[in-house]
Amino acid sequence: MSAIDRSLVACLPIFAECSSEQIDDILREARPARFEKNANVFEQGEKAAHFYLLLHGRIRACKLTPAGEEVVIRFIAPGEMFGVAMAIGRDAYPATATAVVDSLVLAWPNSAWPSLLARNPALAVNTMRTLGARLEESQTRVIEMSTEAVERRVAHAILRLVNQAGRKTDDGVLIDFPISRQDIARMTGTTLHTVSRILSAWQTLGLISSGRQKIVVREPHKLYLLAESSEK
Amino acid sequence: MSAIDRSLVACLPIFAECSSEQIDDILREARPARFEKNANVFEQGEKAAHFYLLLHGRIRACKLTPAGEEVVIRFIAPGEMFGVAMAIGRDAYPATATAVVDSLVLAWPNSAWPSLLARNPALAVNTMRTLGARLEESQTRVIEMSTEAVERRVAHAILRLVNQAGRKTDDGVLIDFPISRQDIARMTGTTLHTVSRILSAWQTLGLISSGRQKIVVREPHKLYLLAESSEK
DNA sequence: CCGTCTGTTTGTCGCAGCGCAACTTCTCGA
DNA sequence: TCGAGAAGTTGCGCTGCGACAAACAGACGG
Repeated sequence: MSAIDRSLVACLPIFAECSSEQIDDILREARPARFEKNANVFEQGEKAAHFYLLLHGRIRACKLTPAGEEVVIRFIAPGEMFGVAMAIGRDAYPATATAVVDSLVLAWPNSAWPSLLARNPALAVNTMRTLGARLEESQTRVIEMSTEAVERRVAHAILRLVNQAGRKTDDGVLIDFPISRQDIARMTGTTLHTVSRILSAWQTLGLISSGRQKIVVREPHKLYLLAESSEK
Repeated sequence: MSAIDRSLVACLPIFAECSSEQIDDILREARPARFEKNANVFEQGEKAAHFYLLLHGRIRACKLTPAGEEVVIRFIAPGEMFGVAMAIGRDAYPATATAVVDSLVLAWPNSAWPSLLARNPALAVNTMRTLGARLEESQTRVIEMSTEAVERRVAHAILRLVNQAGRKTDDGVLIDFPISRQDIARMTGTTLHTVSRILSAWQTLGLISSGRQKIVVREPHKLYLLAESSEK
């Protein structure tokens, strides 16, 4: 692990309140691993052997329904922990994690978790916060799915992606990893047909411009209005 | 707090791995409080001052959307912690908690949380498990909302209620607290009209029998088949 | 014992969005 | 350079579910 990564990791929220020595102590037990685009870091149902921190790249967490449909739970950004089955008392991964671009992760063996926790009480506090944040996000999605129309849900999903992975360009804000209409459909509980229609309409209106696996939001503010206001 | 409550609390999962002395130590800082039917324990957005353990009764956790609609997040059973905003680093309650029957709770001041955690490392582990379980439940709901038709969602919701609050009677399994069609609609993201139609149909088929704020599941197995099988 | 209120039932109607299918376009590997 | 497959677009018909409306029943207070 390079010195650059080292100092980058030190300021992550998950390590807040940990001393420099503690962080070194924690990192010593981890090993880096590389996953190329479209490779799975782990699969749903697989026995959990490691937990992970994403250093570079982007990971998609997906769940398979009993009927065989896939639902996108979230996209993981650099700096986030994932695959923390151990922390929540599971012995299998509850979802499949797939690299959507070439990615670099740190992997800890599950067996390291209890001792890390014992030596770093702040880690427990920070992990609870992370879980709490994810719980809130998930509940927000339940509420959206319950009460909002498809077009709004798509708008919210895209704004969330912009917040998480937006990169300014001269045209607007680019979502900085390859994402298909199918992905957005699986995030919003609709079909790729409907997403395609909606995005086409927005493109005509000049709100966005999009291509194959690529979305640029030209007018984030207008999209926000669309997502929030009650008018049609 | 009575001796009966005392021994009841001692075997809760949230206190797993805590010694008897530790539990006494934890309980010493809590105070009991009573809430009568339809009273709010706390409201969404209110500054969080306490966290709670439900001893007896039933609490409904509800979220209000920006548009003013209510969504039922979950029903809290005796033995569950709730209002743990402090643990996840929030300073306001993210939902409204309402007693659906006369209820008895234990309340800790928020200020007690850090020291409790410091003195009882197992509490952190158990809290993470609880949060993890809620996260999975919430994600399951997202998946259901994304992929399943209304009738199935209602079936799942009722089966969940049966698991959580079912009481055997000679007619079948009674959901042991007053619950309206409106509540079920707010759990499944539909309207009370649709819920009413579905329950009426099930009643005709003999799957359930229901009345005002009351549901008895006569044929849990058949309802389960309805919820899981792919056929209509 | 009666009036009122809340929760429930039932019917009709319209439309959003899904399934299906055909077609186009882009990408990538051989 | 070309072919195959993946990703996206678009039209059409059908239906499930929400909106609105109206009546009904059980609970509760006076």
